[in-house]
Amino acid sequence: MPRPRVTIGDIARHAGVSKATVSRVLNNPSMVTESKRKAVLSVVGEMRFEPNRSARTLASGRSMTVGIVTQNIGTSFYDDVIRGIIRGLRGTGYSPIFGDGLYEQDAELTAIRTLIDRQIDGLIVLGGGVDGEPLDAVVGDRPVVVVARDMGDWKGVTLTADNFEMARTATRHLIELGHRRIFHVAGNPVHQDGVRRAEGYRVAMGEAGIDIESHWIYPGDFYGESGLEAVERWFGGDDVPPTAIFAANDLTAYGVRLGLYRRNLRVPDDVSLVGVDDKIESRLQCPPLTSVRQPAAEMGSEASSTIIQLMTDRDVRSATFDGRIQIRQSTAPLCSPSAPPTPVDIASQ
Amino acid sequence: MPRPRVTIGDIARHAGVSKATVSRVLNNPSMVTESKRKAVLSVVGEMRFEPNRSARTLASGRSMTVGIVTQNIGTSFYDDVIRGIIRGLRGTGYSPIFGDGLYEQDAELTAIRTLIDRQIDGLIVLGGGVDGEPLDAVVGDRPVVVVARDMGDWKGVTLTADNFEMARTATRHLIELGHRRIFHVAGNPVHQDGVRRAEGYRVAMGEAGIDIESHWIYPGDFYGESGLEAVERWFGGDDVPPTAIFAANDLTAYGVRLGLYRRNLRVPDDVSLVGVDDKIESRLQCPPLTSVRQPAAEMGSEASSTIIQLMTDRDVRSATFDGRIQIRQSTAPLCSPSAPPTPVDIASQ
DNA sequence: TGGAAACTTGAAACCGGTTTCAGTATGATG
DNA sequence: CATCATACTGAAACCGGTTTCAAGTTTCCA
Repeated sequence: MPRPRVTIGDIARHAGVSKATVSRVLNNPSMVTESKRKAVLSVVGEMRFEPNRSARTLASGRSMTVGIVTQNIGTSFYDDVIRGIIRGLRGTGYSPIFGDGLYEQDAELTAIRTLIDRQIDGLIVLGGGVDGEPLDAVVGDRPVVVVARDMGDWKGVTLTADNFEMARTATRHLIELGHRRIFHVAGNPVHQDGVRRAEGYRVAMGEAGIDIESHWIYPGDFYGESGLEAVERWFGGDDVPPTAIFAANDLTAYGVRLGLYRRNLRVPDDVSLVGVDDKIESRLQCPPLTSVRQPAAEMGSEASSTIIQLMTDRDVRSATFDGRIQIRQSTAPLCSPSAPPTPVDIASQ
Repeated sequence: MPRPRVTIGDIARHAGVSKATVSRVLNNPSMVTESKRKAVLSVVGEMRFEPNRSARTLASGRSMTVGIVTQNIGTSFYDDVIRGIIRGLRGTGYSPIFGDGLYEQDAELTAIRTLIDRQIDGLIVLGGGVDGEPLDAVVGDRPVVVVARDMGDWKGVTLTADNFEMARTATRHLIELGHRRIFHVAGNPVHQDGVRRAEGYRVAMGEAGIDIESHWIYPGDFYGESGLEAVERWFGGDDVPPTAIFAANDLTAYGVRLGLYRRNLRVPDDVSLVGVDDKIESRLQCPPLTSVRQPAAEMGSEASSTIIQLMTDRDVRSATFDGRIQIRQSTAPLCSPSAPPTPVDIASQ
């Protein structure tokens, strides 16, 4: 029982017009007389006609599809961006396909190839680790937007959060609370994001006139374990430990929190803690984590309108987005050891 | 500068054979003489020929694509399943496309329609909330596998974790530690998963001869907030509170943990806590959360082989997978109130 | 050695749409 | 009323592959 697909020919016959006219009704309704248009539409409805996408793509050269590739689906940040993209694409005629990108070294390139093979009209690259050159090589002259990844001096269009500024904001928040011994668990140095955040931290500290010693920055990798390790390093030796820690992302902050917990150190009483990402789990941490949130949904919807502009040959420029700090109970004013812990932390600014 | 696509005709001409032969070399190499095959392949390589997928799909009726739809990408569980699917699909000639499924009430159905519109040969539904009937209606006679969602008495193929058994395991673990006042924050009653887990809890309690009072089960929704609410309810009134809590999933458990933290209750000293899912964040909680993990990757690779079997007309039966409990530091033997708190966990106030 | 069976191969039809092109009808203009 | 621009419309070409069909070769066996 092969599906008795309804084709454009069937519609044409039943409506008493030619295939061409049916096609026009579907694509350029204004070119067709009202009476014929109505007739065709009613037959389309009756017979539940759904045009074959492959035939359409083959004939027109456009697939009305944009590919989205992300190395690591599965973080709330990407989720929010994706949601934004989907929203932005709605009603435009384009629909999204997602690439798999999550398995090996050149995962993303493979994923991108798969998408291109699927005749996508445009590509949105979400985060990930592809460099500009191989990306260009694979993508050719198709429109591309890279989101949430700092591509250095790549010439394409990118939409990024201002990692430098977000880190500066986070660090400043701690400084304003009176902290000076603020340490940083850095992200993966392979990611520009991580590098930029470390820079933001450095600059904020410099602006406050605080000298950073080299061991104040622990080289992490964006995973929870590096937070744990940093705590061991900082609190396990003879050095004076920090009174506040800025972690390169929330997952790392969780690791830090666990390390402190294991050493019976209280947050924020003994140590204040800030992350970046504002994952959903962050507001459920003990205590709820102060974190800098990237405007994910906004970046997503911007990404979709940008890619559409590129696909329709308009030219577009890259943009940067600001993060907003969500102050919760993991940060508190530096108080002398004798002072009583702050109550529920109506944290200062 | 329109892309000068290389077509099968170009290859045929350069290799001195017909289009048909080129097509055969690409699809049924064994039908072609070695010499011609080599000639064709070398031209294919030289000219970097990549067959147009739409043309292929249109002509053959098969897209070699399987659609995967998931309501909520962005949880580690689904991530692992997806990874399993991708691995399983590798080398089979099929490649995955992901549906968007994450925005509104009928998000999934919309996503599924989009995928079908993209001519997928088979569909994997991951979790989500679609009922059997509308699913059948949309999908028609295409092969479908539903993963990680209990579909009641739906007649299609499903691969599910044994929610009942997982809940029973979790509850038993607490019972074996000596707990009797074990309360349960249930999941969304709309999801069979939640219902089954509550059943597993009830049965385990019954088997241990423990009578459950109705307020021991708090009607939650799988989100963190319901964990917080449950704690308020149980510890805020005059009733005797639980000594152990089984949360329907990890996120809920985080909520419970936060509620306990706010009331200065220690985990596991005052209350033991178990979740289900074993999210990545769980091993970074304070203290690391005991949780039942579903064999996500395994379910994923099983899903891919199942869908392939369905697409090649073999018939397959539904299967169930067992969870494994990951015991961490959020559960401990019930000890009399006078006993000293366990050392590792001088819980952060 | 003759003939059937098994391989190879290319021409042409086909998949289901879009788009070009030419023809007809209509309305406006002179 | 003749002329011409404009609006619709259908036939047919086309997008780039796959697949059928029949013809030409080989191979195999009696």
